[in-house]
Amino acid sequence: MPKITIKDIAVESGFSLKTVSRVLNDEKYVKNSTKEKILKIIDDLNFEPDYFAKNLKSKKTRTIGLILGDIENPYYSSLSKGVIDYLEMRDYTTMLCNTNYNSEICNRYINALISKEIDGIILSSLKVPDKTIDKIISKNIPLVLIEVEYESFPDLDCINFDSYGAEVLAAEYLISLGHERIFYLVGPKILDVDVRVKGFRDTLKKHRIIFDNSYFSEPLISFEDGYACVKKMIESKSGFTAIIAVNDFIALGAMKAVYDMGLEIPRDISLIGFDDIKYSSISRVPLTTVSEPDYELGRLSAERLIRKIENPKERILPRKITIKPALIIRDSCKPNRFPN
Amino acid sequence: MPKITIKDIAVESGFSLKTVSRVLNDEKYVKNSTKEKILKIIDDLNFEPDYFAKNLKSKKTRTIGLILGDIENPYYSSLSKGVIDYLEMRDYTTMLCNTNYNSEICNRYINALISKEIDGIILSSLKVPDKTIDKIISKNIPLVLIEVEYESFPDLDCINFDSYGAEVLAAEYLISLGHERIFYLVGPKILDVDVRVKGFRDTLKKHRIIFDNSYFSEPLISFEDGYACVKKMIESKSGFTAIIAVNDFIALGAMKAVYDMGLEIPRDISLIGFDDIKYSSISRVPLTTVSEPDYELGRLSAERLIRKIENPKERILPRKITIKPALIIRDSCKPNRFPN
DNA sequence: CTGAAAGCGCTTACAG
DNA sequence: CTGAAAGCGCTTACAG
Repeated sequence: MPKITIKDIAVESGFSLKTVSRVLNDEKYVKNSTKEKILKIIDDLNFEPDYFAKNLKSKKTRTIGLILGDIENPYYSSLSKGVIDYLEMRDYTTMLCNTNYNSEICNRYINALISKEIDGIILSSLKVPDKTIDKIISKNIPLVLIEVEYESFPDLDCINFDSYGAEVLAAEYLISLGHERIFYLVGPKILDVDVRVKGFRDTLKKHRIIFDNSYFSEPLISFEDGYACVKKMIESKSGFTAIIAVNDFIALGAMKAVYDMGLEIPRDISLIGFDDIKYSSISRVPLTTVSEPDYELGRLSAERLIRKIENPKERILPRKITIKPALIIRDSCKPNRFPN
Repeated sequence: MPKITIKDIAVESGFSLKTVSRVLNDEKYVKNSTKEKILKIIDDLNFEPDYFAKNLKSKKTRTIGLILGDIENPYYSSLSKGVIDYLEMRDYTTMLCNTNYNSEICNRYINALISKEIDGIILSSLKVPDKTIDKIISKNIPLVLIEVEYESFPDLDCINFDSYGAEVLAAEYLISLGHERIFYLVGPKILDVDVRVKGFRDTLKKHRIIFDNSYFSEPLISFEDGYACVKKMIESKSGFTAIIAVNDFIALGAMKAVYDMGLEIPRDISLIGFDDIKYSSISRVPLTTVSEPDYELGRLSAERLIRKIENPKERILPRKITIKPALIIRDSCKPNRFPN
């Protein structure tokens, strides 16, 4: 069965290709009666326009790419939902690209997206080489960043979160409870994790707390990583009295390790996360953490992207929206029993 | 700057369009020296083939669609990861379609996918109208189902999980602990939730336990739904001694409600989930549940789909793979204090 | 190993 | 309001 094309519709209806095309694209200047007639034939013949032929000229795919670190992390799944829900409403479809924090995969995805000529890209918290960003810009593809900044491109649209301030909040809280030996669970380098680490370090310094590299873990990605790392930490009797995790996903893995080792939170060790994912409120010990509005972050960035796509001429101010953190105090921290 | 096309490459190299095309597609029968020469020019001119023109004839997009209920549910995010990881390895990209369990959205996605001429579809646990399946089949689009069956299409490829057996396991366990008044937290209708409910009902019947519609909740979707439903249940002093939730996501919301109402698990109420998501092992009370290998389910279905796509002639047996459930006993259930 | 021609199924100017 | 022609940037089938 050969494919039905607009030519068939044209022949059947007695109108020209162009008129059929007009009806298809809901353009003006078509007499109502001819419109109806053509619509009926389209329906009868079950015709559907060919995606590729259509885009060969007009180049609008109504799909956008969302690039993120790890969909298994609830922070990202909630953020994705924020993006997808909004785009769905606007009749766009989204291509979700899961990089596993691997910059090579990330690059491959960006190239794939570009070659599929998607209408825009949302890049969530990943630090890719300047060259890659350059490519996106030079192709004139609308781009919105979430929670990353690029020094070389200060004008990029960005929905930001004050991660620095968040970690200051977390560290100050722990220090106010008398903790000085605080272990920091670091995230992968491709994340802009440096500003978080800096918030932590600066706060320790401010309080004249001496620290060294042993206060920082290797880069961790998953729940399981958090688990393994903290288990080792406990086994080595390091003497830390508190832990800050770069995100709740890892914090929850850490919490599991503490319990599996026969210890308790916060009795033996205090723990603070980052994100406030759902599961932190119903974890073994409700987790004290810094809340980040993941769903809204996603939604905001989607709104912004669509606005850029649909009004290419409107000069949207490259205003960075920065969302403020809030410390959610639950039960995973307590005063240090043995202050120095 | 006008777009660079293969014509430019042809002119520059002195070869024909076809030869350039051959190099691009890595076809045989190109002299090595000409290949190198053309490759160099492609590189120099920074040429990239146009996605739409390319597919206008050959119709291979190397992208597949994954349709699921709710990416926020960890079961689905883990499953997605299984799919995406495998496809990424095989150099396919995946389009994730989040339906929020809405069959209209689901239908719209399927149409969008078809019109984008994706290479295949994975449909995860959603029951859509026969007409929709018909459309996919008639377009000859490779399809793999996860955890749904369609009576009208017994020959569809399907990676299945024995949900019926799983709920029998759960119900038997609770009954063996002396529970008879067991509340069942039902999922959305678009899921093939009937077989789970049936496993539960049949087991009650087998033990001659009398039950009625009050044993079943309204269809629930999210963590928050589970929370609200169980809160109401407790407030109404219904007298249930145990709860089975259609998935862990909802079970965890239920758990939160129990604690927020000042009760405890399993002291006041026993709870069983379904899926064994990560967070169930580190929840307020470690959750007893039925494990389902979400990541593997995703991976298996992706493997199967690619096999169908790349060997369209090979008659893959429409063998349903059925994965067996296992009860994971943790701490959320205890013997009923007041057996009838 | 290489190429000239036709075609994929639409849309874009342009003309009326 | 409507249409004929050219073109988008590739690939296919055929010929040599």
